[in-house]
Amino acid sequence: MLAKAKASPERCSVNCFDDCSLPQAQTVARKSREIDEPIARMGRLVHYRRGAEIFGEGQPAEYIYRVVSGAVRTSRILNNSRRQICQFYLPGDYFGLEAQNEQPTSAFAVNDTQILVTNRHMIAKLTYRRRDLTQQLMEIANKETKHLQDQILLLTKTAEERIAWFLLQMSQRTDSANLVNLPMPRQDIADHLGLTIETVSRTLKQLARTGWIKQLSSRRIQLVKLDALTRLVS
Amino acid sequence: MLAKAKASPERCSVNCFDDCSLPQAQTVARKSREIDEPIARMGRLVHYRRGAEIFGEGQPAEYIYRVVSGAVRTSRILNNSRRQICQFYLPGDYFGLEAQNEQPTSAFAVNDTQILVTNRHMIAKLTYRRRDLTQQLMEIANKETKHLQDQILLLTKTAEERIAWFLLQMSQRTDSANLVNLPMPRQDIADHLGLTIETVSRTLKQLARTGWIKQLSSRRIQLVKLDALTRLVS
DNA sequence: CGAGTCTTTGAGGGGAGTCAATTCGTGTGG
DNA sequence: CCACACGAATTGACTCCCCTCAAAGACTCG
Repeated sequence: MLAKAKASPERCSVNCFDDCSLPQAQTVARKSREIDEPIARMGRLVHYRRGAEIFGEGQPAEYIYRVVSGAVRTSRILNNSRRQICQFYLPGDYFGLEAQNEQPTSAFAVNDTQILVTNRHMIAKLTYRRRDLTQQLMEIANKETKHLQDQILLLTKTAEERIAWFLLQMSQRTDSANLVNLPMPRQDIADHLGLTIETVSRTLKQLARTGWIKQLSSRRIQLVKLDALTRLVS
Repeated sequence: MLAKAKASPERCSVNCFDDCSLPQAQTVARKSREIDEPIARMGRLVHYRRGAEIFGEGQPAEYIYRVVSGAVRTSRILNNSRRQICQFYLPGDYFGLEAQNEQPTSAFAVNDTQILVTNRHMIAKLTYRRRDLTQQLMEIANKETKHLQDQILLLTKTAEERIAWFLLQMSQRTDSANLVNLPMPRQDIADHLGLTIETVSRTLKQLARTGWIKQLSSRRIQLVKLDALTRLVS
């Protein structure tokens, strides 16, 4: 099942960072503070409705993006109508940097999402004056590469290990310690981990049965035994 | 089964490009001729024995490498002693660029291999004088990223599709049209595609039975129906 | 020729996919 | 406020693809 590509990005020129008060936005942003300031000043805040397309596979890569609130998924479609979700981006995360000329993936808003959109030309101009920015942009790109390699390792593992890895990943990125809030539906998780929604569901139940997690609701999961989960993925 | 990390790189300071007469070396090199010349002049030709370690995971990334003859595999080890082969590099290919500070993978010589090794500082100096080099190095890195994404898509497919994809990939990279020469053993192929050697063997036989390929020997495979194979991976 | 490695082939089992039915959750309208 | 609708999520039964374990061939090199 593919998400509907209802392209209805509603643009607002006012910089309304009010709902960017999520903890993860602050922590992730903190790591790359140096480039935040200049890029943020140049960017424009755009609002995307749930399911809206931010950019499509093959489109020219004119902008770089930063999630302010909400969540974004990048994906690629296979011939057999299967979908691979490459990555989820949470508040504070940059995306769209890995592209040189045209986007290798499509990007959609998982929920109603606010995104800081900055023209690449502006970035390029800035890097001429400040050479250190190039280095930092490269680092973000390399972080992406590292993640891709981790994901490759992941896809050779069992369903239980994939789910555990995903939960730990999400918990680390939102630094709410033991409580994971999943902004995306099961289908998105399945397409990210190379599983089916049924297997995702069953595996979560299995982990809950062993007492390592607690399913507060379908989208809210408490990590009870972090050490056991960590040992599983190690 | 892990390959023995018999680190015995024998260095020769003479630039002996004699056995670099393979067709693929020339074609791949042609694509990036502009950076070949300067880098080649700065580099040093090093010989590695079959199975020798070129660099290890976590080691500082001081050099960039280019295969002159032979073949190289980069790999990562999982806790459960499983091995993921990230990529094979054939004559003309660059590797070791994606690393910023430390190598995310290990690199081994599949066969007796000659590699052009160039210090990163030298490259860095060069990029100061010629800005276009940065762009070209970025492009090589982005090509790596693209390949990683393709590999992720691959790992959600069936064994037959993975094998077909691998054969097509190898045939394209060696531009010997229909004849694929596999420099690596089955175990390496299996670890690259996330399969077992038995499944690799069985799937190859299956493809031969349908008449899409012909197994001239275990390492030499003729692609009979390119269109059918292409349709399989599409 | 024999030792070792690589590759093939076979039999059996398990983990995840497929198909189908039910339950849960949310929003809408009477 | 309840009834209903619709999608999301869960649960169950069954199937199949690939892995595991085991043994036999094929190839290389001393």
